Amino acid sequence: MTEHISEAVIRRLPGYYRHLRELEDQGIKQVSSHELGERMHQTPSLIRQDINSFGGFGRQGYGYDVSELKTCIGSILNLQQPHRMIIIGAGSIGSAVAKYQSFIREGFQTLAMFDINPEKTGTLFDEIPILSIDDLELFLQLHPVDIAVLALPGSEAQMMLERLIASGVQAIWNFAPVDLVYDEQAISVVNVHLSDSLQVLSYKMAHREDVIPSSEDQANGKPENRG
Amino acid sequence: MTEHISEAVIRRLPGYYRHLRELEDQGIKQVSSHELGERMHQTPSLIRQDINSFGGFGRQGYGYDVSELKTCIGSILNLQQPHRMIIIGAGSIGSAVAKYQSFIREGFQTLAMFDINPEKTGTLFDEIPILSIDDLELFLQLHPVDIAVLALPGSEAQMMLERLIASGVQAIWNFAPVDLVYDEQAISVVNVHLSDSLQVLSYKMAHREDVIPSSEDQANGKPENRG
DNA sequence: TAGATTGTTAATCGATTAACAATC
DNA sequence: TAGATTGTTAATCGATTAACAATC
Repeated sequence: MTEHISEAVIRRLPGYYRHLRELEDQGIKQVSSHELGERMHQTPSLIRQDINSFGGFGRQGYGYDVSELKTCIGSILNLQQPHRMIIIGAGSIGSAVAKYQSFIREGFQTLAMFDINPEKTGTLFDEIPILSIDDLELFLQLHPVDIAVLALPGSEAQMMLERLIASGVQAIWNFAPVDLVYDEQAISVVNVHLSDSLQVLSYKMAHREDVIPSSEDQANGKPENRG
Repeated sequence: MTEHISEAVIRRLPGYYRHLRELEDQGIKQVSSHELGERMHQTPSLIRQDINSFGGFGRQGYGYDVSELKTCIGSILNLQQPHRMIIIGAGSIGSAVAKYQSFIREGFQTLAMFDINPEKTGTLFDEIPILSIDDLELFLQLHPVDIAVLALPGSEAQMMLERLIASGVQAIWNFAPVDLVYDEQAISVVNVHLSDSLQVLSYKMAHREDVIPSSEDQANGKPENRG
């Protein structure tokens, strides 16, 4: 089952998972590549290619079993086992991540937050202890975690990454607006560059009229978008 | 200057902008595609292709003028003119966006937040008024904005999108975990699907060992990553 | 069976990398 | 001038779409 799944497919996997969960919640047992494609604003062909690339088995003339496919994708994403996280930086971003309930449902649990500000350290935020960043290594020795969330100024992110690798952290969810330098074999990193995302929106807004819809698109009423 | 810039290039534009600003802050006046590629973990060839696709003119034997290139990219991203925003949802994500200072520096200004909770409405958050969602249309009549940030439950996002379009909002920065349905001609949308991003990290972490580095990569010491 | 829909191959499209002449 | 580096064309690579035989 662990074939080589392409980068493009992996980025779509959480979307599939989300839509399959919605279908399951609605009591829908079965779905075709056409229906799923419609929901996700993708071609049925792409859906079938994607699902086949990790061997989820549909049935001809029927489609895919919603629960089976969801479970399969969940297991590829490694969501069946819980993940323990810490958050570095108890500012607004760090706090928002700590409070964001959707993760918890999927088994992501925050053990502690770390900050340099002595007015914050020693207190609780939403039942999560805020500790001094000086205690990071000691804490990780006692409570190993998988994931560290970097929610601190860009100027400190690289240094913190190195401390975290040294303490055996496996994965970094980076909110700092920098491109970290690291060894792919030593750690996994995913960036959430909020400013970058907002700037792309600024571009799109300014250049919306540029995209002249082809007469074909207009003719067959195809204004809907891939979200 | 407004050629057709490909989707892939646009996604990289904010990264270029960020690195060029850093170089400028360091007093560096000039940069080659090789140096910029090194910083951004991209090939020099890609850098040149990208920059050429919008006609930024380098000089042979010299490279690119940092300030000139930064200004050019900033103007493509439409960052020279200020943007007015509102935030729908005064929960943890909405509050984090309101406080995130990096936007403000680039001219993104939050005029108001909206919420349904009567305990929040009528108060100020960090000098930003929190208004009742019932007053949305009236507010937008008096204070037109470009961008609305959707930081509310997924179940309400689609309905809110339609209200916002009706009130003339041009762009949506969507933090709700849903794929919105909309007409590309009517509005621009960029998603920040935090759960999706975290799930991709979960995948990467679980499958890190899968990626066997080719002997070539090991030989020429190429462990660094594209961030 | 007939109709629907998958799995899979082939065709197309787009994005990245390589190469090199032009030129500062 | 000699060396460096761009702009640009061609080659490669990967991702998406189209098509259709297999089969439930």
